[in-house]
Amino acid sequence: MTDVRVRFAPSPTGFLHLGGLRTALYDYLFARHTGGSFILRIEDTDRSRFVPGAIENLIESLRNLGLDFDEGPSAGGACGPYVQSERLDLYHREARRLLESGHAYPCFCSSETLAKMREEQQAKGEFVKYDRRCLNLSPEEVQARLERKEPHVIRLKMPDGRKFAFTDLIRGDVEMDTAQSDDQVLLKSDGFPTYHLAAVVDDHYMRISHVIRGEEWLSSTPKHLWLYECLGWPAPLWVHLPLILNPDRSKLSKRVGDVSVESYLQKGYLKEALLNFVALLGWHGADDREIYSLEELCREFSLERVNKAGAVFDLAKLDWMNGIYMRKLPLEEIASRALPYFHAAGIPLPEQDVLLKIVAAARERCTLLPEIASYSRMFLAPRPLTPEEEELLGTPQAQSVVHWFADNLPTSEPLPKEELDALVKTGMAELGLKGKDYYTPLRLALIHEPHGPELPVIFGILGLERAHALLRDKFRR
RNA sequence: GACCCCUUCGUCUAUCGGUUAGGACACAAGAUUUUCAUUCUUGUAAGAGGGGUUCGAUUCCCCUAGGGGUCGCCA
Repeated sequence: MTDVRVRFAPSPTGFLHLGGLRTALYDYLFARHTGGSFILRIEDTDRSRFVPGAIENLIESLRNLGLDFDEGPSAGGACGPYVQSERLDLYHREARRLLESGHAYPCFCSSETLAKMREEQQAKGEFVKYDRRCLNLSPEEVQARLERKEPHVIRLKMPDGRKFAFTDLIRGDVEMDTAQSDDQVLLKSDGFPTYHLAAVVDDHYMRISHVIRGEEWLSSTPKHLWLYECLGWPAPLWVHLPLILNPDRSKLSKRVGDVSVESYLQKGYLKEALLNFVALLGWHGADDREIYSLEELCREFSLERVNKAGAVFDLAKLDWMNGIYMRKLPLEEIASRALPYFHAAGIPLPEQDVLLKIVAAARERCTLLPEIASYSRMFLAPRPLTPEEEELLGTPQAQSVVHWFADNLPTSEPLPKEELDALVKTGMAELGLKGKDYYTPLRLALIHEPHGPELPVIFGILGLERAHALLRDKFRR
């Protein structure tokens, strides 16, 4: 397989969403695995849905995730421009060719006319498709209306009674009858192409070898095949990916939950986890392995192992995987990525070495980045004790623990872990306490929380001076 | 409704005719841990149904059912 060229072709109608991410990721993995090229192309042919800033956003999201493309807007390349609104002349030229060869025709029907036609077809239980009334116009009338500059579109004339067969790399042989194919609009009345024309023209001129896209495109493939044929071009290889599904098994959409990649990142999911998890939604290696870095995915990925059936997006498993990466990534990395959440929560930052100790303790019990910040509160900005906790700390037993430590805890650093462990044991023996009775008062005194890390870790984070101050602060007799 | 695609534990999946149908998440129980968390062990749980083909079907074929996608001057 030589010269693999694949493209990710989002439309700038909003943020990158999970479905787009999965498609982009598979494009990227396939390109990297085969040594091919990954191209980004912006499909901004629908002016009404264009969202300002969306292109920049898409590019930034891909960059952030590490899915760098070889050609595209901002990256350049030999097949540019990579934004469809800048390629209008090309689409017009090809549309003209189609018109001249009789494979396309102008249609003057208004959207109202079309709506009415569809309604009638629907009522009669017919297959809803354009009835070709403008195809039967006399050449003179067409000419006259064109000269009058009547608004019109250009439609593709689908052949009658023809079967289109093609091989999808994932689904195998697929066959469809043209009776189901509408005379698709190629050029809209505003002069912009529709997806069908633009994608085929661009895929050809950008020398795309494999069209990797969502399964929702499967049923329009015959139109594209016919377009390639009319234009006299060889068709690319087809790869229709299974859909990502909502828990109710419908196509993942904005209606159910949040699907923008940006928002997952913002919630504190790690890109490594997101990428790893999304890769597994429709692909699986030959063994039981589930944790893969992007590099490892590039090495292992193959289209042959992509599934046919749609996959439900299971948030619980993403959470689990995120926890794995929270513990797996370098400590400094996790700490620095958690920083924004400290700022957002207004938690004061300690010295770097102390921060690292805190994060090391926190990452063991957190699944999302912001939890690191909230877990750190007990050290950096502890909450006030509740009346119940105050009461507990005031008991003679608890006070004996607090005083014993105030009396016996050394005041000068460093305090090696072994020494501290010994000290804790001695305290236990001298006070005749163990378990909860012994540890809860200490935790409450030092971090104002009944639960937290092991004692040596707590002392290590607080430092002996601060620990002493906190203990003294809890003297109640 | 028409056309197309799909169908293994609740979820993600392994299996490329012969397996006690494996793994992971979730769930449950237990162990470790001073607590919480981590970790570990164990358990519950699946081939949609019906026909074929075959010595033998989860695996190949057909039918049915169910789910999904598409049917726009949106992509």
